[in-house]
Amino acid sequence: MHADRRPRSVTRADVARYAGVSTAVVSYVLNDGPKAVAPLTRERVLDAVRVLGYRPNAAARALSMGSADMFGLLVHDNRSPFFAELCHALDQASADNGRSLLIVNSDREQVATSEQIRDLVSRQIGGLIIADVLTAREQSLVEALGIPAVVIGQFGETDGLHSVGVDFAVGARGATEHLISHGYRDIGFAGSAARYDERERGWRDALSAAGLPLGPLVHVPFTHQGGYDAAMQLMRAPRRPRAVLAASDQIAIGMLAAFGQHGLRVPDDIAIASFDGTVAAEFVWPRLTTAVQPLEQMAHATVRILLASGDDRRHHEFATELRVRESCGCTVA
Amino acid sequence: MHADRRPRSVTRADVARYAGVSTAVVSYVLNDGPKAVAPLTRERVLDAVRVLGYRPNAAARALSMGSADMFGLLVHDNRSPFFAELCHALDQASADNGRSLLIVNSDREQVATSEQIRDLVSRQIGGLIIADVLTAREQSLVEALGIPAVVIGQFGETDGLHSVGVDFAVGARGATEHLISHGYRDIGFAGSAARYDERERGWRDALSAAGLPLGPLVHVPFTHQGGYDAAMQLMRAPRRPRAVLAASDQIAIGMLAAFGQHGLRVPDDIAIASFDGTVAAEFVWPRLTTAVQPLEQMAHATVRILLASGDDRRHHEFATELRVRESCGCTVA
DNA sequence: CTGAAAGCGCTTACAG
DNA sequence: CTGAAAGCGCTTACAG
Repeated sequence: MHADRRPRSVTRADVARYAGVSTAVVSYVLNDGPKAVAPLTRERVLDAVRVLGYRPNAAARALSMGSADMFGLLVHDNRSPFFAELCHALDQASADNGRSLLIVNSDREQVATSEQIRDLVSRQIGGLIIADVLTAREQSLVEALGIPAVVIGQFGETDGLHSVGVDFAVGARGATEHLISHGYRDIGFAGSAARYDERERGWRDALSAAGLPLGPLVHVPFTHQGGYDAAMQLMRAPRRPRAVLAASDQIAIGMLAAFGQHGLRVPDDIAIASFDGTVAAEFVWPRLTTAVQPLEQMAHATVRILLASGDDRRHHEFATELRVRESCGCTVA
Repeated sequence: MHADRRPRSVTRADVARYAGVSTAVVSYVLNDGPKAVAPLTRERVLDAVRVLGYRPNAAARALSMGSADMFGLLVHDNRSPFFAELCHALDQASADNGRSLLIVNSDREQVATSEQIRDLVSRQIGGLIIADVLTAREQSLVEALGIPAVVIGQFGETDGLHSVGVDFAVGARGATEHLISHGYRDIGFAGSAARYDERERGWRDALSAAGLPLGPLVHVPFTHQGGYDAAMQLMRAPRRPRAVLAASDQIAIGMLAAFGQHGLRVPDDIAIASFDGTVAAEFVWPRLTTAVQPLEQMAHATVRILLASGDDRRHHEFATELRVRESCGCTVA
């Protein structure tokens, strides 16, 4: 029955024989170079490829070229909605350029991220995409490996590496200003404890520019549970803010769950604005007003950088766009 | 500055030279075979590997062995929460076995899925994981390619291929019975229009076993928007059901948004139970009562099958576990 | 227990 | 414009 599975596949030699040319010529036409090929010869080769159903062996190609047509993607956790959408956008952008994505989650215990990076490199990836925060050691490892790399979705510049991201401070400031425009005077912030979160800065800037006092500040992980905990802290606080800026949709959604559970109405009792613009933000009630990150553009920029691997530019910054819905208190058609 | 990027990496020949052995011996110790190596020689080799920081070139290995240490994962859309969690579990399970995951989304226009499968195979993947519904043509392509493959997360058996999944009918029936136990008599179903959805059958079975009439049935895509639309249809129907079984958490969450927007209270006006057990189901309000799929176990089974690639067993079925929360009307601590 | 050598399927200088 | 041949870095039968 299953006698001869995995039929020996057709190789470039088969194609050459069928077309009556050398194997080199087959390469020349398939790669459009480095040598020119006579139009008729070219046709013969293409025909042979079609007839035989030939597909180049990517491993052989990678060995020969010293680089595979794959990008490695290091992400902390592909399940969190924003990163899931980012992975999707990167997959599309990579595929548009004939590359595949080798995705690795770095949220494992027992396995050092630097080991994962080395592993990716040993697989001859043509570029590394980092959707994660690296330690200084890990970052210098990447630099030492000399592989094209770009950090995506993190804060500002990552010296030594290319980076693609959004202007967090401006985006957060805009969202906060929108909350202020609703007349809220007491506006809190729920975000990560990262030493330096530009969203937090944007929130601060907006408040001080408006002459408002800083609302309550709570630091939690970037998860649904984090958002839930943040809401609990805000509800227990002596003075509950009238509005909150959440550093991510996921945090906002966790907050929504906690507020709902405790009978607090959004936006009537407490308004929310958030960051990211994930799909889930649209399918909660009230729907989230959120600063949307232009994922497609960011993904394409990332791939472009990897393919060019020039050394000129470093940080590629995009603007967020505030998507106004009901959680802030607006009424939307 | 960046004079000599991408330093020529150390090869097996360097290790052999340093250890004073042949390159074959280096392979023997690194692969634990196929030949035995004297303990002392072995130590010398391991030492050389350590000192030189040697990593085998995966492309060379793949070319030589005819198979790379990678699995291909074909998923319809890695963003949808259930599949995002599935990808994560598969990544972990693969990594536990030294494999990487090449993830490909099949939801692209302009690109045929069969092309994506061929591409994956040309990259010498050691196995194909299919988290998607294939057409008959695509399926026979996979069989013809003779590559170990397993279909995960779909309905029942996929003849000709290994498959791993959950008992959808029993899970849906259990969830429906739970709704019935709340005293609801009019119970609808929101699921996909797939010719044959065993969840729909489970729902039917539970109702007829209880002597209840079939509640309203609505067919929508497996998305948040689909759930939203389903809820709209149910609300517009002449007779609104007292409860609904949603075929996925995502559908349930979309419904929750629609009900919230239209002032319907869950579970007081309409109760909900769903399917999957994703994290998001826990961070909505009310929290979703849902039939949980054992993702970790399913992922490990999948990888085990791929590694064994035996021809004996076909469909590997797991049981769901009903997670009771508030959306059905229960009161939870 | 160890090694010399062929082979995996590509790419690309080098000749013609 | 085309081809013969070396080389990429592994694995593994085959000798010893």
